[in-house]
This record gives sequence, structure tokens and C-alpha cells, in this order.
Amino acid sequence: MTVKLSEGAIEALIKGNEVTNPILQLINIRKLDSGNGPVRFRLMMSDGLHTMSSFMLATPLNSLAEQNLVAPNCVCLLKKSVTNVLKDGRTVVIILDLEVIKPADQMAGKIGDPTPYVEGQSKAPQTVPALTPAPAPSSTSARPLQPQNGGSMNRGSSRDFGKKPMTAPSTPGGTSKVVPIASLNPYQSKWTIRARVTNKSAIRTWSNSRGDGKLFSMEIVDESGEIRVTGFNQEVDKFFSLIEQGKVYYISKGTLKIANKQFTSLKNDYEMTLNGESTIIPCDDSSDVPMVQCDFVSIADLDARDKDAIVDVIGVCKNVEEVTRITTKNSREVSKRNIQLMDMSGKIIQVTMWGNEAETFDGTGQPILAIKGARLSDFGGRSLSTLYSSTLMINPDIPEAYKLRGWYDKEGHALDGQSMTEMRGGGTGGPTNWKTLADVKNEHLGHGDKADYFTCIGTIVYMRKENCLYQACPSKDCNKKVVDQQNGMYRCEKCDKEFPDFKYRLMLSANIADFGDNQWVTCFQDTAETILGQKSDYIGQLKDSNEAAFDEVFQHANFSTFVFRNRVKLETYNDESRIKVTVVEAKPVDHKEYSKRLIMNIRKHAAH
DNA sequence: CCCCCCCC
Repeated sequence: MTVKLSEGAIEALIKGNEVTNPILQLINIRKLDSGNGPVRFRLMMSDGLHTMSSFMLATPLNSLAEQNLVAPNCVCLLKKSVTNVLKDGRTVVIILDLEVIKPADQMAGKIGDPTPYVEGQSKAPQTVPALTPAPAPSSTSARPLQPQNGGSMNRGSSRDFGKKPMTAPSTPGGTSKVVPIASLNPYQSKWTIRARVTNKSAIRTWSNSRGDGKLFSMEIVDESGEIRVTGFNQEVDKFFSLIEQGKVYYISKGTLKIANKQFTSLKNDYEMTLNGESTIIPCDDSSDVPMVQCDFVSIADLDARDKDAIVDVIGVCKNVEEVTRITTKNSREVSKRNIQLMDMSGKIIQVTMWGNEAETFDGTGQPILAIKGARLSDFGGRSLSTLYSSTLMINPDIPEAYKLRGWYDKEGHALDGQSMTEMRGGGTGGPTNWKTLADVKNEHLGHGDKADYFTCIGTIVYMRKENCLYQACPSKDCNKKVVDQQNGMYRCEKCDKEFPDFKYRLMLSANIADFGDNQWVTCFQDTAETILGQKSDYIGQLKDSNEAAFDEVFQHANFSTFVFRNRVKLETYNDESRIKVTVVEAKPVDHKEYSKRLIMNIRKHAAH
């Protein structure tokens, strides 16, 4: 099959005219040394009629060159590009997206006999497929082209840069051409972009050896790409209150520097700092500017990502845990909520959200949650945590969300899924190993080398009041049983000390039952207090002073139902093996969550 | 020029 190149496309591109998906042949490619910046590739392309060497590969596409997928003679479909005029008047075409439609090794050589393009000496093309011949705008101000189907989350992006006013409204810094974000670089300073603020931080102050100050940052997007923008000190005073998340602005002049990928998931090699020359002006007609750009990573692929990577994910919120309050190492109190996200890979990952987001998150109806810029942690294998800079989107209006919803409702809901976040030991959270008491026996849980953990719904049907309390060492963090010296002193063997007092601690044997079976379990201090609804010292006090009230505590607790998380292990005393079940957590039944799980199980069984 | 982002 022969390939037809888009004759005339090079002239159109260099003049900044609209060209839809031209087919070009790569003649030559050269790696440019760029000092401390990212490596860049310069390409000579042919449209069969002309060759031109002013093509630059946008750095996100560098891997195509590095992997030799883009190599001399290959034929490319140019899916997205911008034409840019440099300070010195030279024109470059930055390739933002291309597809190799014919690899180099399938090509015999150069197609046709193209000659170097010289401005003003155009040859008449025989045929010009997919070209819109239009006169070039005056002088050298080439028009940037319309990026085709930009980011996957672009919405309403039917209008191109070329159809927008070519200059920003008058600004204190004068007017300048509106250029795409993707074309910004540290070497040009006179530009205006038109972009939507997709995320705006609060004002933060810092103080370190290099000085102190305040700053805010924001993430902005247009059809060509996205970039992070930071304003310090005076720029905070000047711009912070003006900026509204979600709105579109003309932004002129800023300092571009290499982005530190450690702190952002944005697809841009650069980030911008606002400076004294910068201007920001609201733009009212903004429906054509995309809302946000995401580059979702499959949950299954998070295994392969580095710890601390910043990633975008989307998934069904399969499970929501209760919000909790925790105290940080710096003794700050903060709200925390874990959820479990599942995507079409069938993998589940735990996501921790914080503060207000944790408190207000509503997981009702298993919504789709998209997160831009979550941090990957190695806790439990792999888990995610949101950052101040993360953008959370519930049921976003994007194709990925609809696809996931459809998949989940049709088949995903019936999958248990496999968690990337495995909890070790007696921790809470993460995937819950729900079992009925009969399952525990039938599946011989606890018979292996290690203890097994399971969670069940159980009702207390009997408690042994006798010996449920013991006299324990009063020193902090020592719960060893003390020996009554019968002289008013109590001896702790562990501490090798005698004390004038002791503290009561609980060790409660209880029989719990579900619909199919029952089981003796042991509850220590905390879980016993939860079940009995009283503190151990108070129960001890009643035992010593008011037996009727003491009995009443047990009466009251009997036949109450809890979610029990248990450790189960086979233990052997003098040749006799028996299963020992210890309750590691007892909590009230969340009936909403319980009902949801029952419905899910019914669905699962119905599907087979 | 920041880059803090918590807990198991």
C-alpha cells in the first residue's frame, strides 16, 4: 500500500493555517543539547512537495524518538501541533501529538522529490487533501493551530485558538498574541495565554534559612495543555483575591522554569512564576476552554509506579469507611477517611482523604471518583493519599466516568476485586475479610502457620461474669496481673515492684452467634469495654460495691450486636488443639453499610 | 523564593 503525503501541508503549517491531520514523512531527526532543560528533538519533515526542518517534538513525545519509533523515513499523522514564532522571527512547528502510520522499517526511502521550503517560493500542490487554503495572517504572526481532540477531559472544545481574538485585551503590559500553554518556554517572555483555573491553593507562608514569605499556586488548563502557576508575596496581594477556581483568565508574562515532577502530576515540563510584569485579566467568553485534564493510571498499574509518585486515578468508590479523627506527630488534629476505589482492572486501592474532604465525602450509591494528583504510598503495598493540591471529582462528566459506571453496573459490581492495599496484623481498614461463623469452621481458618483475621456480624448470647476482671499493675503500659500481698500491697512480677494499688482490667469470655452458628471469643480491655458499654475501673468498682449494678451491666450488654473483627489461631494445650478466637475490634453495626453489603451479595449470587 | 500534605 502506498502512502500519500499531504502535499502543501508544510507551507500551510508554517503560515499558521488550519491543517487537519496532515500526513508527513520524517526525513531527519536530531537531538538538541539544551543545557539544563529537557532534551528536545528537532525534525525535518516532508509533505512530498517540500521539506522543512523547523519541527520540534513536544517533550512529552520524546520517548517516541528515544525508542526509535519516530525514525527517518517513517510516515506520521500529525494529530496536534502549534505554530510558534520565536523572538528572532523564526517559525517553529511544535508537534504535540503524532501517530506513526508507517514505521521506518516498512519504508523503502524518501517519498517523491521534495525540495526545501523557502518562504514565498511555494510550488503548487497537485492535490491538497485535508487542507483549508486560507491566506496567512499578516506579517510573521503565524496562527497557532487548533489542537485536535486535546486532553481526554476536554469539554466543549470545538473552537480553535485561531478563531479566538488573536490578542488579549489591553493590559498594563501592552497587548500580545494569545498562545497555547504548550508553547510556553523559558526563552520567550512576551506572551498571553487564555486558560481556566482548575485548582487554586490557599495562601501559605513559609520561613526557612533562605528567608520567609507567602505564596499561592494554581493549576491552569487550555486546549493545548496545563501548567502550574505560583505567585509569591506582592503577586499574592495583587492576584490571589482576583482568581476564582473554574474561571478563565488572560494571563500575560511570567517566568517559566523547569517543573519539579516530584510535586505535580501536571503534564508540563515547565511551571510558571508570576512576576512584576505579569497581568491577569478575567475572560468572560470561556465555554471553549476545557475544564480539566487528567491522565488516568489504571489501578493495576500502580504496582509498577514509584512510591511518592503523583498520579491521576479514576474508580468506583466501592467502599467508604467512617470518618475518624487522628492526631499527627505534630499533635495536630485532623479528620481522615479511607475509601476503596476499584476500576476496570478489577483492582482495588485504598485512598485516604483528609480534613474537610474527609468530613464531607459522600460515597452514597458507589459514585465514580476521579482524583487528579493523588500521592502513591507503599503503605499496605500500594495505597493513595490526597494532597492539598489534589482535585477530587465525584461523578465527573467525562467519558472515562461513563465507561466505568457502565462496566460497574453491568459486571464490576459482582467482582470482589483484588486489593493493592493489604493490611497486615491487627490493623483496621483496608479490605475486610467478611465471614459467617460457619465459614470460619468450614474453611479451617486459623489452622495455618499464621493467625487469620476475619470480620463477622455477631450477637452476644452469653458472657462469663466470673473472672472477667483482674487486678493489673498500675504503672503505665504494664497490664500484668499483680499478686495481692494481703498487706495492702500488690506485687508486679514484670516491674519487680510493689504498689499500694492496682487497676482493674477486663478479659471477657463471650459467646457470639450469627444466623448459622456460634463461637466463644475472648475480648480484652478495649473491646470488652465497648461491649459492656462501661470503663473497666467503673465495672471493677461495681463488682466490689454493688453486685446488682454489676449484673445489670451484663444484662444490658447481652443480646447486643456488633461488627467483630477477630484473630483466629489454632492453639494446643497438652495435646489438645482448639481454635482460639480473639476479638481485636468491636464496633456498632453500620446498618446502611451492612444492608449495602447484603444487597451486593444477593446481586453476586444472582449473577451466577 | 514553595514543595507542608498528616494516621495506621
